[in-house]
Amino acid sequence: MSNPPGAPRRSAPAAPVSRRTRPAKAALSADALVSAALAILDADGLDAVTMRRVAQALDTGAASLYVYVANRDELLALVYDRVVGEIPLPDVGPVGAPVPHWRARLTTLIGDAVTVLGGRRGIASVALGDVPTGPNALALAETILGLLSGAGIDDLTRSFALDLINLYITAAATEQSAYVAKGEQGRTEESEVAAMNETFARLSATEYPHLVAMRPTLTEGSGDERDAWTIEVLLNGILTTPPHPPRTP
Amino acid sequence: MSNPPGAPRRSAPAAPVSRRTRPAKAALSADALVSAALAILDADGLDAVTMRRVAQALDTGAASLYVYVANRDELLALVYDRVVGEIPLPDVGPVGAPVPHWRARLTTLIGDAVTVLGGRRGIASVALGDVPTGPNALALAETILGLLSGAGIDDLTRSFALDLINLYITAAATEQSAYVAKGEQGRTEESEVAAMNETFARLSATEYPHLVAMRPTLTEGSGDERDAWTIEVLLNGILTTPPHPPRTP
DNA sequence: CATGCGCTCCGAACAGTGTTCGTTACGAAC
DNA sequence: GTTCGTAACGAACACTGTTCGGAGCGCATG
Repeated sequence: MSNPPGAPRRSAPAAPVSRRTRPAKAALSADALVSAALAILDADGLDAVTMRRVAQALDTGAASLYVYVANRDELLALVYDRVVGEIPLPDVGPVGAPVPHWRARLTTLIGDAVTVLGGRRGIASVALGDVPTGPNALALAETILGLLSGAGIDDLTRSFALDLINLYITAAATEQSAYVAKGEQGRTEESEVAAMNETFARLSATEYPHLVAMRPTLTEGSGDERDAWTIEVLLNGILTTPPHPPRTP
Repeated sequence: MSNPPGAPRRSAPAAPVSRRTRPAKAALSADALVSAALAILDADGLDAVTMRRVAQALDTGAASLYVYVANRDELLALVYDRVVGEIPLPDVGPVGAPVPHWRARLTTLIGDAVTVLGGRRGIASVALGDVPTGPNALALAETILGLLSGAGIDDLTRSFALDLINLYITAAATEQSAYVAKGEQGRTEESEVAAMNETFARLSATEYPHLVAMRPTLTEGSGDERDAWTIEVLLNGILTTPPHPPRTP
């Protein structure tokens, strides 16, 4: 009983002893959990990131994970922040200084954020509920604020704009990764578009005249074109809309 | 044991006739499932809408639901469309005709949509993945297109704008209902704001200068003010942004 | 009238899920 | 050499969505 050779388990550098006879294994840590979870996320999507599966990847039991993480949501929040850390951030100069090309840089940043978060199979959806406060998410917010300061808009507008940009990034990434997930289930983008076209073809022209008339247009334009236009819309809108639109002080 | 007076269930244990001794019970139907699910949604949130719980509310077994609905996702899609049906739609005139006050009406419509969907404890999140094609969702899209046609913008822009508005409605409603859910768990809005303030208070001013400097501003403005500003931003942006921004044809 | 067919109904079971309990074993302090 | 905090889990709990197969009803056909 003291030294069965098969199935080495955790933490027993000294080989002879006892139940944990793992020979050499990285110690568990929150970071290790996040890495394991991220690998599973990339391989099989958000739903596959279960406590048991993460534990299995680390060659341990699910109960062990709760030493490093309060629950699954907390683990996912950590994974989210790790992914946010992969978004390339431009460096913005010191606080008061003018920021050259702030608009082009902000446009790129928003696009990159959507691409990075949208590529990771549903992780963006964990940020829709609660405002993320991980270090990387904060750094992203800081950078957005820095770029916005280059536009010379007031603080309140910047605060509102930050929220709006975050909302857009999260929502667009969520939508995009849902698309990707469907694609991996065999449905290609063309078949998806075709199915949508069929749905609209069946519509009564008297009940939905606009939708029917616009059927060809509704599927026009690539996803990238739509995204680029949307970001332009947000920035143009932000630049031309003062807070408190009804009453002017 | 053969005939306890209380709690008549389906499938009489000992009543004279056969197994189904339902005395007087509305026949099952997809609509009945949706109503039951909606009641549970309002009472206990999206996670509480389980097949067993819906079945229990209808005094039947979970397996019976699958006669009317392919799976839980389909049921939730039906619930979603029912809720969308509660959004008051302005009536837009005939197709070619000018639409008076289109902007004010569109503003109201978007706000109403967010309010209705956001009030329903997480149901908005089911629409983030797939484009909803229920009759009420189509009617909403049709109305939005009708109002947008009042602005005299081209078809492609209208198509992009429809997507953007839908994205905003869904994301904003999801976020709002997440807030509401937290509120019901004892956390008030003030305590939430206070917690956020504390988080920001702890931040290093050298690492996050903008965030620290803007701390008072970040929690300023009511939710309604922010929402109203955001809708203005979207409309202003839509009106001033042509498709294909880089190259001009 | 009898027979059979199709449909609804639903108990039981399957393969999972997140999380908790209680026990075990280890490394370090005393 | 003994104690002790804590990491590590095996097992269990209370659930989940979904499937299977049998049971029973009503209706059209023979």
